[in-house]
Amino acid sequence: MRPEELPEIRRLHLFCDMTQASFETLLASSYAQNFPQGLEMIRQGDPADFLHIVLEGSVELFAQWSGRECTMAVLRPVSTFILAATIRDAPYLMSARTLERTRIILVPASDLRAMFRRDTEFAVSVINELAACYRSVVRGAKSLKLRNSRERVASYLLRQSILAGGAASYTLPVEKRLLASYLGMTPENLSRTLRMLEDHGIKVDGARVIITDREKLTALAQPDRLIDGPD
Amino acid sequence: MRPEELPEIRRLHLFCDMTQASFETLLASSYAQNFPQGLEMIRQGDPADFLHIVLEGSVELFAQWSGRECTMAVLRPVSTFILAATIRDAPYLMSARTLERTRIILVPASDLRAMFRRDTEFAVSVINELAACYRSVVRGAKSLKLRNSRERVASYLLRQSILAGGAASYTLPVEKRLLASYLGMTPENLSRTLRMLEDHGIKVDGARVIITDREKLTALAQPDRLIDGPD
DNA sequence: CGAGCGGTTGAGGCATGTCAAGAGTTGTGG
DNA sequence: CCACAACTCTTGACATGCCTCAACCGCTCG
Repeated sequence: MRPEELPEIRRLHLFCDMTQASFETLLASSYAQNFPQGLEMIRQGDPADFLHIVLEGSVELFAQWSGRECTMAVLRPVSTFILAATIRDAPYLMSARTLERTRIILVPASDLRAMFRRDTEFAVSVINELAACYRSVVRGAKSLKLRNSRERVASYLLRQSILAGGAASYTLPVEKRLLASYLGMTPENLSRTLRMLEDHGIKVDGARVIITDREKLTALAQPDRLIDGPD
Repeated sequence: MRPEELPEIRRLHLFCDMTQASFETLLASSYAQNFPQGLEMIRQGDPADFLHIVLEGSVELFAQWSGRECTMAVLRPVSTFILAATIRDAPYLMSARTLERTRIILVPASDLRAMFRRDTEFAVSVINELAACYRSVVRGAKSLKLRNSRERVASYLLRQSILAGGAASYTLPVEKRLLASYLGMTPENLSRTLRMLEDHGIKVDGARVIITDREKLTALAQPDRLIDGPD
C-alpha cells in the first residue's frame, strides 16, 4: 500500500473517528490490489473474508439469479463496500466487478470484527455507516415499488444534475446499458424513455444530458427527500 | 410497562448481550403504549425519536409517494423496527400502522445513541442487527429486480411453508391485498397468479395454502439462499 | 478493415395494471 | 338478531407498460 493513500482512507466516515493506533493496526493487516477492467473480484455466495475499499477506478455491484443479472450499485473512490457481509461473517449477497482499472484495499473481516470491539469510536462509525447503507437500500426499494420506469429515469437525471452542483448539463457517469439495469429496465426501454423525456425538459446527446426545462422535469420526477436523498 | 415483559425484550438479539445495568437503564427511560387496529403510529418524514419494539399484535411498514402506497414489511412480536432512522437521527423513510390491536415499547432515540457509546456489547449487537436488516432489504431488492411476479409469489409460498416447519398446509399470515403490495403487484394480479399456480403444485382455499407438489413448486420458485434466506 | 459492442429504432407479444361488477365476509347499529 | 354498510377477494374485459427479437448505425480496437 502506498503511504500517500492512508490519509485518504482515514478521511472516510468509517475510519475518521477511530484512534490513530486502531487505524494503523487495522490497515497494517490490510493490503492493496490492482484489478484490470471487467474482472469479477467477488462472486455472490462466497464467504465474505474482506472489507473492500475502492481507491481508484470504479466497481459495479450486481446480483444474479436463474441466469438473469442486474446492477445494484456503482461505487467510486473513496468508498467501502460489502461491510454488512463481513460483519455477519456471511456469504456475499452480491457480486462485484471492476468497470475499469481499479485499485482496492482489502481489510480482513476478522480484524475488522475484532477492532470494533476494542475501539468504541470505530464501533459507532460502523453503526452509522451501516445505518446509512440500510437507508440507501430502502430508498432504492421504494423507488422500484412506487415509481414507474419513466419516473425513475426522470428522478435519476434530476438527481445527477444536483450532484453535479445543479448544473444544467452533465455527462452520465455510467454506460446506458448499466444505467438501465440499475434502474430496473432494459437498455431498449431506457433508450425509448430518454427519447420520450425530451418532451419533459431534457435533451440527451450520447452520454451528455442537458436539462432544458428544470421545472417540467421536476414536475414529472417529483423528487422526494425520502427517496432521492440527500441524507 | 409490565414486569413480565422485560425478559421477552431482553431475549432479543439487540438486547441480550448488553449488561444488565445498561438494559435496565435503557428500559427505564422507555414506556409502553397500546394502539388500536389501523392506527398510523409513524408517518414517513417525521423525525425518528423512538426505537419501537412490537410486543403484541402486528405492524405494517409501508411507504408512500405521489399518492401511491406500498407495503415494505410486516413485523410481529417480538421485534424492533426503524433502528436505522433513530441512529441517524434522521426522518423515517417509512410509515407504520397497526394491523390489529398492538402493544409497543418506545425507547427514546437519544438514550439509545448514548447507550451504545457506553456499552460495547450493545454496540456490537446494534452492528449485527443493522447488518442483518441491511441484508434483508438487499434480498428484497434482488427479488424485485430479478424475479417476475409469478416467481415472487411461488418463492413466498414456499418460504412460508418452510417457516411453518416444512408443513404442506398453512394459512397465510397476512391479508392477500397486503401480500400483493408486499410482493409488488396488485391484488387482482395476485389472485390470478395464485390461480395459475394451481398447475404448479399448490392449492389455495381462502387463506389456506396447500402444497400439493413441492417439487413442482420448487422448480418454479428456484429458491436461493442469497434471496430467500435463511441467514 | 472487420469484429465486437453499445446504442437506437421498430414490430410484435406478453405481463401487469386498470376498471368494473359481483360474491362472500365482517363489523356495526338499530 | 337482523339489516346494512364496508371491505376483501375474485373474475372478466380491456388498456398499456415493458420486454423480446431483430435490424441497423456508429464507434472502438485489435
